[in-house]
Amino acid sequence: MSTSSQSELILRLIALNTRIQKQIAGPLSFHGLSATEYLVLRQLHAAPEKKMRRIDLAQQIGLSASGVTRLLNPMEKVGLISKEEAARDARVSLVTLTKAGETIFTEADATFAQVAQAVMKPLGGEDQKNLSRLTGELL
Amino acid sequence: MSTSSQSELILRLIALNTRIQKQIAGPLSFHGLSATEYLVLRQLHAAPEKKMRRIDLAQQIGLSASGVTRLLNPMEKVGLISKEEAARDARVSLVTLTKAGETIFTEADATFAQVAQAVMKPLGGEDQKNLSRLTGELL
DNA sequence: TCCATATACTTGCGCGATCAAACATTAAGC
DNA sequence: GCTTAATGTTTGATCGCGCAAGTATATGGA
Repeated sequence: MSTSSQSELILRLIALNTRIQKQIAGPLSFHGLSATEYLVLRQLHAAPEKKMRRIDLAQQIGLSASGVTRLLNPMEKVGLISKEEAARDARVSLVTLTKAGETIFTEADATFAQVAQAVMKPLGGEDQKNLSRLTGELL
Repeated sequence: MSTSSQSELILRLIALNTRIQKQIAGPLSFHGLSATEYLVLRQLHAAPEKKMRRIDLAQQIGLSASGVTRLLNPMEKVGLISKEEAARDARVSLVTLTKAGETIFTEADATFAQVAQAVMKPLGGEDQKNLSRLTGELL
């Protein structure tokens, strides 16, 4: 495959991402969430004890440490998450999903799934599986 | 295919994009360009007469009109592009690729192609073609 | 034990992008 | 030919995020 096609492929992925972000932002905002905030809730929801170190959170959602600090501050104020100290290491401050956060996440996740379905609608089941495999290999 | 898999697929595309952006930013910065600026040069290069209206540029690269204004200002100062009036409509200001911009683009494009190749390396030729088709259908 | 280095997090500053509003010009309906 | 609406662009305020530097704690040798 020619290298120019590889460039075009990357450009398509970028374009696709822009489109996805725009499709998702609106619906999520009905729950008072940005896309990034949704990602935080999702990670916490999936974490053992719904508890994570900020730095791991940052790594998982592709944000810098300071980005996480600033993102979480308002979320804590609103009560979606709460801070907690780590017994074993006083440097780390754990983030936990509150009951309220859990509720909001469940609602937002349904919305997210709807949008995901709409976006993927042009592809049949087999194609979706393939896309899943291909993107998986690139990560 | 279950709706949760569709959500995960979207999440993968987002993650993939994040990774791509990070891979690309460094190399492009050697040419003094951000990823978005590269996209501008690319669009102009591909345009008939290397000339575009700002609003079309915005649409093509997924930016707001004001985003384009602020992005282009420094690029014009540096001489990559230049402003031009439209004869037919005094509202529009056309953007054209300068000779210098053309040169920088050519260099940056080679860099971009290298990165694209590196990113796509995990996939064989056939898989790249498939990915190209699938993303195409989603746009 | 103490010091050097590494790790987790926060803060100041700056950049890139958005939205809403302002402004200029063009187009359409009557 | 006016008036009203639509279009293209710029500007002000603001937000999200990164980087570099600062603080606090932990760890691994000499």
